[in-house]
Amino acid sequence: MPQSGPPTFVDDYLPHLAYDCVVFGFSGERLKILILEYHNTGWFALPGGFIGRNEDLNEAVKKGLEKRTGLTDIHLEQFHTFGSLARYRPDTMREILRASGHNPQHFPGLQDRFISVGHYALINYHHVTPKPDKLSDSLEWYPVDELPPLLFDHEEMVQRALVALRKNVDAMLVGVNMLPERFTIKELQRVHEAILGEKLNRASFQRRMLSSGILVRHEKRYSGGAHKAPYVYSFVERGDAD
Amino acid sequence: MPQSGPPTFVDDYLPHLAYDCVVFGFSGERLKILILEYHNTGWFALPGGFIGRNEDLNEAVKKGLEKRTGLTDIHLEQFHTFGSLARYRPDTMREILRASGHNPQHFPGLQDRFISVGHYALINYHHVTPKPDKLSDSLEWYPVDELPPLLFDHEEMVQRALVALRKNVDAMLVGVNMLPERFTIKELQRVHEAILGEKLNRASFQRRMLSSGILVRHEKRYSGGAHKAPYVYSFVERGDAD
DNA sequence: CACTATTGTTGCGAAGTGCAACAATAGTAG
DNA sequence: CTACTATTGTTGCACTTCGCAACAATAGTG
Repeated sequence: MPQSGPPTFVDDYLPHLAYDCVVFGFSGERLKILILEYHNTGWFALPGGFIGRNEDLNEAVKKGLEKRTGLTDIHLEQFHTFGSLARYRPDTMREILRASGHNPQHFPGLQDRFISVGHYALINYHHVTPKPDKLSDSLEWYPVDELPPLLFDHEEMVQRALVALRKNVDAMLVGVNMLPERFTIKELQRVHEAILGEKLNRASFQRRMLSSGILVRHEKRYSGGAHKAPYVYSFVERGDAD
Repeated sequence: MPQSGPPTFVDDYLPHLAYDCVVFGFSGERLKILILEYHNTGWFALPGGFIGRNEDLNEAVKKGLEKRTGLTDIHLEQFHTFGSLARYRPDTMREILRASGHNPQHFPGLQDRFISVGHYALINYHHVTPKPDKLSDSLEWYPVDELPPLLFDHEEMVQRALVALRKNVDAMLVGVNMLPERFTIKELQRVHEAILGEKLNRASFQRRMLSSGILVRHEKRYSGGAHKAPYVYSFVERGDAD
């Protein structure tokens, strides 16, 4: 007989199924990722969560991210589903619960094997106030090339997310979610370079962006520097073209 | 109390989780997909299956496909995980079971909501003997542009699989799994055209393939036609280069 | 041996890219 | 106001790739 009591994981969520998120932000200098640290363990992992029994997968991920970042309308993309048995680390999960002052036995289902749907998100680094959840101490930005060791297969997740993002970098308007409304070509180039991990040619990038038709040129921006002022641009939107 | 009896779905498989496969083959003329038809229903769907409680996701999909096609070493690729609540069609599932002479009540868990990991596979059309499973009448090839109406969200799956395949067409050696060991450039071009759904320029395609370094030229093939005989090629492999 | 169909190859213009250079500022120091 | 510097907008040039068209090289056939 099931025990009656407060709702448990098993009551609310689909068993064996989780999502994890690689949240990308651009600091103006570097590409960064949101990493959480579990209470009293020194263990780091990607933010993730579970899917409600009556919830779309998409919605679950979106909701989870909104809770953690305070942002709505996040650009989300699935990149891979991780289903290896080797991911299964019940001891680690129990230790995380214990370190937060919980009794693992009160969380049936949480120590089972999980299959996780990996997503990546692009967000505006400066608009976020990361909020840790109950199990975690902190949720903080780390440069993609200076990540702490991550639990489970989360390092592989980051690598795969990066590959997927790089593949899509020119298919999608990368800057839309990582830059302010108005930006200079140089700022856009910095974003592309941070994602691709390589320097791009200035003249070629400028030509490509200007001839792509995705940008609208606006007024100049006087930065106060002793040099020519760059134009600022925005991405074309409905009715914004031409 | 759980009833003791023969092992059920719930005992053996992860609940709420499935995979579906878009199996591509090239007939020499057209790109085709394996579609199964359920007993006595006139309903068509993609072949799919479930993941054992102690089985890698990858392994499960591979094993399922091997059973159905008789092939081993199938090139498999994940393209999307479908997690919408709208996929949930318990009545349809019950009807499929009933039409096969089963009592739906004997299959607890099968009528629940499912999240499905979509894969596509490239296989050699001529090497396959499709084998239907217990629930299905037939497993047959259909041209991608002449599919019957499919159950659930399987038509969306096909479309997404096609998009994913097209994206990868030149990143991966598409012909490896869809052509015999040795083939002509023309045959390779036909495969690419079938996948992309458009004619390609003969001279350009030839140049691109020859300069790509992925092909090894072998002897000529005398087809008996009144014209110049084409060379046959194979893909470069370890120790096969140069 | 002429004739036809198909394949291998090449020439040419169009388009895109990296690299280098030039032109046009915007501020600063004198 | 002028010289000077740093940065941005733009252009010229070589190189590559691609579509298109044409030519060269067969392999059969009548």
